[in-house]
Amino acid sequence: MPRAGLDRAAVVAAGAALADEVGSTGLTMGGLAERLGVRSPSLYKHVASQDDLTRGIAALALAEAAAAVGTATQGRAGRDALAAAAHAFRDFVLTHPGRYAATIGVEPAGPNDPIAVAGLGLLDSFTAVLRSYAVEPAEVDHALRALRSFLHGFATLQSANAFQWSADVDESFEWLIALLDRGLRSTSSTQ
Amino acid sequence: MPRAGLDRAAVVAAGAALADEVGSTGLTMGGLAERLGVRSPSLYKHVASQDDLTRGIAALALAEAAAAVGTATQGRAGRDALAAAAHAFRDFVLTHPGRYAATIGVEPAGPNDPIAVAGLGLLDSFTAVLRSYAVEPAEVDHALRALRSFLHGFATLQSANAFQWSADVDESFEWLIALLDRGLRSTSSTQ
DNA sequence: ACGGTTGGCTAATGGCGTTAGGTTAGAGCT
DNA sequence: AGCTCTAACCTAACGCCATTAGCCAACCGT
Repeated sequence: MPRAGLDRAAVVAAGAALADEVGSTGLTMGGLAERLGVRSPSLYKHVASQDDLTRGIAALALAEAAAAVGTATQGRAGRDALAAAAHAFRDFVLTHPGRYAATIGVEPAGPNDPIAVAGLGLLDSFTAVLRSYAVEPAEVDHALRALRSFLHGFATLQSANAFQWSADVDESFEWLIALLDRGLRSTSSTQ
Repeated sequence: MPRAGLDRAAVVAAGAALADEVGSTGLTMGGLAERLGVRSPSLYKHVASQDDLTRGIAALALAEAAAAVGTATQGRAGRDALAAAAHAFRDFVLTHPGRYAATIGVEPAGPNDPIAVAGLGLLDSFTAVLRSYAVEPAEVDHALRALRSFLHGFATLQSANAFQWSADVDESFEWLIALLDRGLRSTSSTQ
């Protein structure tokens, strides 16, 4: 009988793909094993536990999101960069909902945890967007959190079908980007 | 042997309280039964399934959030109302994380589903905030979604400890409110 | 007092994550 | 080519969880 020849990266990648299909809560060790042509206990040679698998998926998703946002904003500045980043992030969440869902609720175990470094990478991608706005250094952290909250909130809610009412969702997203752009352009103007 | 004397409301309320303690994913029928001094199969006399329990918790949480936001904004207008609503919402999510987590991922089964009506109630509370801003009627839906995205995103991320870096989180929240206030005050000013 | 409803129970099923322990494929060396 | 040893895979089994079936006792109205 030939071997499947798996390693941790392959298992995590397949888990991420499966999570995107069946949802992060629907991801099961048995289902993933079947998908890989293997019995579920075999997965434990590559992954310590289901939680460990989820952490791997989360790190992968954060790195992918950071890359998507990073490349989307290259060569752009100001509102262009903001819009590109916002769209890249939302598209990533909508096309990879299971992956992204794995990132919420995981806590990095330390500064060297792949989750922590991938998270910082995503942060860097957003920081690059802010660089072309004249945000006070003392306010960069606040702006970063605002940006992250906006995008995370919108993408998550849309992905969960929480916007079921009349208006066009894409239009709302553009409106939200305009709101952010206005707000970032005039920081520290209100007490 | 005396009876526990439960009903659906008591089970749902206890489930919400337990979810706040152990997290929405840590909520188990066995754990809830033990908490109520009952065996797990007994819960099925009051609740159809764990999913049904979660839906009940979600409806409760949405109604409570709507009430919290609604009462916080009474007698206030403009930025005062916005800040009060934002704080009330975030406080609710932070003090009742399990409850609130139950609301994401549930889809109302129809227009009469308690989840749907509670969701509309929360929406109404936010709409009241917007009333004191001069938002174009055509843009109210967009503003509503932006507000909801902001608050959901920030509260969820803070609740998940996603803001671990230096700056003070409360300060960031104030900054975010200021950003929203500015943005809402000057709608349709940018193309 | 009594009869039905209703809320609790025990027992059992099936699916899940996970562990223990055995077996063999296949890489690497001689 | 043959030998060896690592590690990738397996089966068997445990415990936890949600859920169902079916029984019994407590309360409510008459």
